[in-house]
Amino acid sequence: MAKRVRPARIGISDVASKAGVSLATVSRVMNGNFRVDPEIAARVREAATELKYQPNPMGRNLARGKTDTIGVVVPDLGNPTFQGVLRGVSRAAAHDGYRVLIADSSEVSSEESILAGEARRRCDGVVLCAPRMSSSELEELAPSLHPLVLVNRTTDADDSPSVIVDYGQGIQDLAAHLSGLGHTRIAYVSGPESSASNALRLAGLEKFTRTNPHIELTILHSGSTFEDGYESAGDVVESGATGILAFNDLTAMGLLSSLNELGIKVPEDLSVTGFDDIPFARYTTPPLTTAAVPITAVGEHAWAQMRDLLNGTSTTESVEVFQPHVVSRGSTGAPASD
Amino acid sequence: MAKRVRPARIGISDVASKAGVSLATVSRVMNGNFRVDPEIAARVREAATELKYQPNPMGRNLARGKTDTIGVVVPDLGNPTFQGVLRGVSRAAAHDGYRVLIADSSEVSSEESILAGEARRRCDGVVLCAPRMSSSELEELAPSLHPLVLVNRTTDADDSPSVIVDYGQGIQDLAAHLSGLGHTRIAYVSGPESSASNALRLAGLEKFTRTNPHIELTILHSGSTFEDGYESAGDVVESGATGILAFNDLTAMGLLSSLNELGIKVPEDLSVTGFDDIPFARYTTPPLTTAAVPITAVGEHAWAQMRDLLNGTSTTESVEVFQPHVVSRGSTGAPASD
DNA sequence: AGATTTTGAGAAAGCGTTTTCTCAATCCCA
DNA sequence: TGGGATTGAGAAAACGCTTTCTCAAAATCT
Repeated sequence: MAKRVRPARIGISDVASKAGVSLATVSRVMNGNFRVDPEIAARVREAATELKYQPNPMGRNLARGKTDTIGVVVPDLGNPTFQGVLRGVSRAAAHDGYRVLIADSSEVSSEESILAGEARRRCDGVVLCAPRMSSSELEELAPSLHPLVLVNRTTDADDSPSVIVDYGQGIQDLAAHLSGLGHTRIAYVSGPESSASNALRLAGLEKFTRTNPHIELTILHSGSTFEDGYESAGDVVESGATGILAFNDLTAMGLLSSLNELGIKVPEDLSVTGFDDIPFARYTTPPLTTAAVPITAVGEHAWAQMRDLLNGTSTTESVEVFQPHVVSRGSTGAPASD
Repeated sequence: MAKRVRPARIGISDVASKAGVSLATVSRVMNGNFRVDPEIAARVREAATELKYQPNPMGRNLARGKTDTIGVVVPDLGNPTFQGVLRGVSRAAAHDGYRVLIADSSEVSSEESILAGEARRRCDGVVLCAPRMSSSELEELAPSLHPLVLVNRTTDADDSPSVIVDYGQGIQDLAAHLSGLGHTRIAYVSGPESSASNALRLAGLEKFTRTNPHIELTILHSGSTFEDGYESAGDVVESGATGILAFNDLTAMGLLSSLNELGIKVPEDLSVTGFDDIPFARYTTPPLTTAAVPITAVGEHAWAQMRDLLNGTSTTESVEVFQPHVVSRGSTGAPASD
């Protein structure tokens, strides 16, 4: 049998011999980090393009000890928030010649640490979105993930930078919006117990009620999905509140949907707010009043932090905070004057 | 100065010396592909866990010539369709121990080929979503991307498998739905000229009008985004059609939004359909009648094809086609009987 | 013109694994 | 019990690059 001609990925040595120089020289002109005679450089480049030489990233990675790739771990690729973060990171990173590896834990948070660790080993760093991970687990995990940037989390046991959204302030603004419209009985349809950003919202609300003692606040328990919102309608109605702060846009939309089926008018009977301003928040019926979060910017800044970390140009331990701003739309109005 | 203790990533050789065996043996027990004395294996494993040894993927990749990673190239990470594909691929791949590298061309299709090539070099294969790439460019590119699976594209110059959605049939079903409601003047707000799936829709409609000669079809030109839909309202009204087939849900929503502002009632004055059934299609006002596309399933099957390709278990050149099914919601109804 | 510095390219040593290739030890059966 | 088969582990050769290390040639200085 004829010896099978090897699949012929052309390598650096092919270019070297074609150009009549050594491997080292080819590498040098390809990476341009050392002075090399212009004429020889030209010859090498010509040989390279002629052979359509493309350096093999695996060899490069191993030799340089880096991959030009960062990992982004998210709990749910179906969630608009994480999609936004991912998009922001991916585009910003691409702009600097880096690629993004996805690690979607699909909400099984027990896998999150393992997934993150694996991503870290394959990449030069990781951007971690793990809103449900316990603080202790995070503290334990973080050091092994350096360089690491946290999204919507902070931890003081580790000096990794964070980029976070001020959910506490945002929910206060929303509550103030409702209060400003005349609502005094307000209910918060809270998110998952273990959610860090939910805790932030609760803290914000506590602050709000402290400074606005006339407000009667009820805390209802729910989750973070459309369905959770849908199912919370009963509790919401029962609460007697006229202004409803939903955990996020998804739950708000679920709630809206359910209220509509129950014949309860928004905003005439009940005012409802969301949180995040996901792309479709403006198209609900009625359009959703919400606190807009510039989520892709969060992703972009997460990359900026990562870049600084990788370049060693990182400023001292930084946490960047984004302020949501309330967008008043049709789902809120003055309470019924009964 | 004290010799800086090397950052001490522990490697296979550390395990080897700790267990008193050779590198080769450690590798063998870690990969379990060769018989090795149980007692020695135990010793190695113990040493490994004790040192928390984690094989370095770069070394592995180079030695094995594979990365356990596939690239997914999409034109726009902000588009729900590609998000869905990405999610499907990512989850299915993760299930088989593969990771996904994102390549978002951000709609600059001139970069698409380069991006795809780069992704291919870094990964074991690529899933390509490139609805706007010209056939000739695709044909030229495809061979260099093997193993490759195409999403919503086919090419006969290359034997790569495809998983596609039957947009032609879907739009016909939608047209039939409108026709069934009594509409005879129908307008299609078409997508980007260069879009392959738009061409499919056009072909489907042509077939539809051939078999339904009494239907008066107008083709309007638009694009694929919400804004495109919004801006098409004028043309739509001018067309005199009573049933509007929008390119996709996004444009349908934009159209809906604009029509609402113009005081045109849907579905009383105009019936509107979308395409895709993105997660929010059911929450528009009125809820959008559309052709549902099981988009994450498309992604999952794209992975399945890729897996077969990688395993060499690929059945002969296959193209898997998914049928959309129309979901009738509130945005369509009988035409006004003027 | 001889001594000294610069410049530039080749040789070779990694990078951390996997995978032959080898060969000693054990096993099996006549 | 001796010779051929197995079995199992170590040595060493890839994998495809980057980056020292070295050293000859060219350039600069006295």
